[in-house]
Amino acid sequence: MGWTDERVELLKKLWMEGLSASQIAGELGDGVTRNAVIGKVHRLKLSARAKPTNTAPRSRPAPRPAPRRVASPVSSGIPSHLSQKPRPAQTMSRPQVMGATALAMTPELQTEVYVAPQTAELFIPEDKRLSLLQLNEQTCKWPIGDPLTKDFYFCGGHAQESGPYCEFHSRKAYHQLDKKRR
DNA sequence: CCCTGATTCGC
DNA sequence: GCGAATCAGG
Repeated sequence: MGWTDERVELLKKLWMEGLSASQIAGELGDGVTRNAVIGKVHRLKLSARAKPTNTAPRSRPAPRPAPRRVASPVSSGIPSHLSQKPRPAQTMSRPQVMGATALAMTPELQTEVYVAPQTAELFIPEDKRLSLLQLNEQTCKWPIGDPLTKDFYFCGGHAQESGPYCEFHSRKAYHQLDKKRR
């Protein structure tokens, strides 16, 4: 669907109200992506939507090495397990709250049987712990304990396809790297 | 990882 | 004009 006057007006309204591009895309629905919204916003010259003071000098982006895209229709010899995940077109679930994120705790957890999530997830039963030699492609290689003592072992959980760690430790490692990067 | 807006350029 | 891909940042 194209940009009808109606849709453009709704776009303007929501944009000026401060909604994010993806939120607006969700409101417009019908296959509209956040990129489409942002692109339209720029063409409408609506970019600046709240600048009380001063004009932040848009930093010129570094010279771009011509991205170039458009995949050739010819079959790429890429193995299926390396190809991209097919995204369900326009299934944008956006349950996140942006302003204030309130922690919704269930009553049960609040009252009695509450166990700290971290402790619970980090604990690995003895019979699941692995020594170095027990590791293989499918075992989480997250080290635990002091390598110099014998209570050193590896997580041993089921490793993800995307990395050497289980889901829990993979996320942990990535978050750390992301923050230290740049 | 999730997300945000900004930009470029083939279409 | 459109918007995917990309960049840059939170």
